[in-house]
Amino acid sequence: MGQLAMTHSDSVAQKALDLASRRMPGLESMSLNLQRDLRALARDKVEIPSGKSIVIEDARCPQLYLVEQGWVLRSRGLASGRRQIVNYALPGDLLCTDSLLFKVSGFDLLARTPVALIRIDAPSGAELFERYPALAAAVAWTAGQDESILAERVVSLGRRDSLEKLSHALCEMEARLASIGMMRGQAIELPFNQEDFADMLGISVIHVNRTFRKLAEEKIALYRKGSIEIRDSARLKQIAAFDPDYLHLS
Amino acid sequence: MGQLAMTHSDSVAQKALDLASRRMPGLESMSLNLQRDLRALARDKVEIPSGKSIVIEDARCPQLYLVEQGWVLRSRGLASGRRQIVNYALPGDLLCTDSLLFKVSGFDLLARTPVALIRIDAPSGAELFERYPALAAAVAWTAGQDESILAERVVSLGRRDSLEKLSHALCEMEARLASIGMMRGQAIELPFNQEDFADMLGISVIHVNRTFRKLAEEKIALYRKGSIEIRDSARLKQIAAFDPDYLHLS
DNA sequence: CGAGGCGTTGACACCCATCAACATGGGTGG
DNA sequence: CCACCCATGTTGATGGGTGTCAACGCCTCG
Repeated sequence: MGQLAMTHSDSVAQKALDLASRRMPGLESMSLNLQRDLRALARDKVEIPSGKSIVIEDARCPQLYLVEQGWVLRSRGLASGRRQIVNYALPGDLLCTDSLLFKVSGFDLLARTPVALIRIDAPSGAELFERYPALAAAVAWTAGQDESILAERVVSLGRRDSLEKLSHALCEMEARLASIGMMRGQAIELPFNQEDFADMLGISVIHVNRTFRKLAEEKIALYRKGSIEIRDSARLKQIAAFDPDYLHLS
Repeated sequence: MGQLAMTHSDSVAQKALDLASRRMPGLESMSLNLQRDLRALARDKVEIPSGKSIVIEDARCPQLYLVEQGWVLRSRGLASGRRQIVNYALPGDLLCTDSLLFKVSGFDLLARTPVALIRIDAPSGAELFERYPALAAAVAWTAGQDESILAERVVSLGRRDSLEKLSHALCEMEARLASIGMMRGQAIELPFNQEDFADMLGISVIHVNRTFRKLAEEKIALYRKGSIEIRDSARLKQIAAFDPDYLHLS
């Protein structure tokens, strides 16, 4: 793949490529072209230790990454010290698609676990759309999927109470993880602590704790460090009024 | 323009085309191609009276619209009767870009004023990206801009109090309207009532009223039916910590 | 063994929702 | 032209959901 030497880890990289190219409904015919484009343009692999923020060194030149492993948080820190997590990226997700369309965005990227990224030497501007239609389609599709996820988050933040917010977030995580084969039984394994949930749901840490307790008392879901056990998926979905269509998964 | 006869209103349509094709930084070189594509694919004009919702008749075939006149609200109604406005579209904006990438979305479109739309017979799937790169770029760019706006809204809803939320929304409206030449002096002319603000900001109508009163007492902004007078733009931006970069306007 | 991250719990305060009542103004029909 | 109505805006009283503060427990790691 490009200048990237074939190594023992290529099966993992291949898996990320498969994930990225497989889940665009209506664009199946471009799957092979996309894989070819990604391989041709892949420059190298970047490994980021857990907890480190992903800095975009050169804001002038386009940056595109394919997540191979780990969880990446996209968030905004406010002057008052508050923080809002906007979204998270998982293996198979394209990162920084906005840098191909605009200058770089005003959000922070944080590796919440050890993260492996495949760096893509993507052209920006007209060249992207004229010479790499499959890659352009993937970028557009990713932007559309992200927009859809954010629209749903706007609804959650605006018009759902804390129990509904948390339930909805858990349903979404379960669906996204399941779609990439990262669910083991009924347990969501995730690197979020309760403060992360607070900053994603727009409520306080203490209230996240109270809300998890409510879910535990009702035997719906059980929070533990590093994992959440879903014990009554049906009720969880009912509380959240969860409809997975907006994720546009296969 | 396609099967659309040249009429006296074509100067208006031309203006919408200009707006749509002009504001993609980095993609200026595709502007002319985009105008050509839009003209070639334009099918007809749809006029929707104020207050009517825009129904997508055939969810299976792709729908793409260019807003020529009026305000379109994108919202979600919840079972409990609550409503959340996710975004709004103005003249020059592309609507329903998601229908080219996925099946149709779960949100409602409402004409908040009399609305004129130019319907585009856009191809979906691989054909869009392989045969119409300029249109594909516009769709991708719109999806990216919408995502960026929604990300900012997530921050507002999650981590700003009501005064900051309202101030930020007003700053955004001023910037978006100014960019398409719809600001007259310091007055924002808009079809939002206080309930619309409530459903956009995720707070109650009554609290919207109290927050406007606070802005009026401080001589920062003055709400009237149908318009808002900005009297101290600097303080408004300061309260909102407003940075217009995320709108990606010229 | 100490320190620090994280989770848990309770007391209290406040922002904002809810409810209710009234004001205003534009539109409609008699 | 007036009476009425309905949408919208305004204001106050009250309550609940959630934030803030404080303290403590547990576990991990150095």
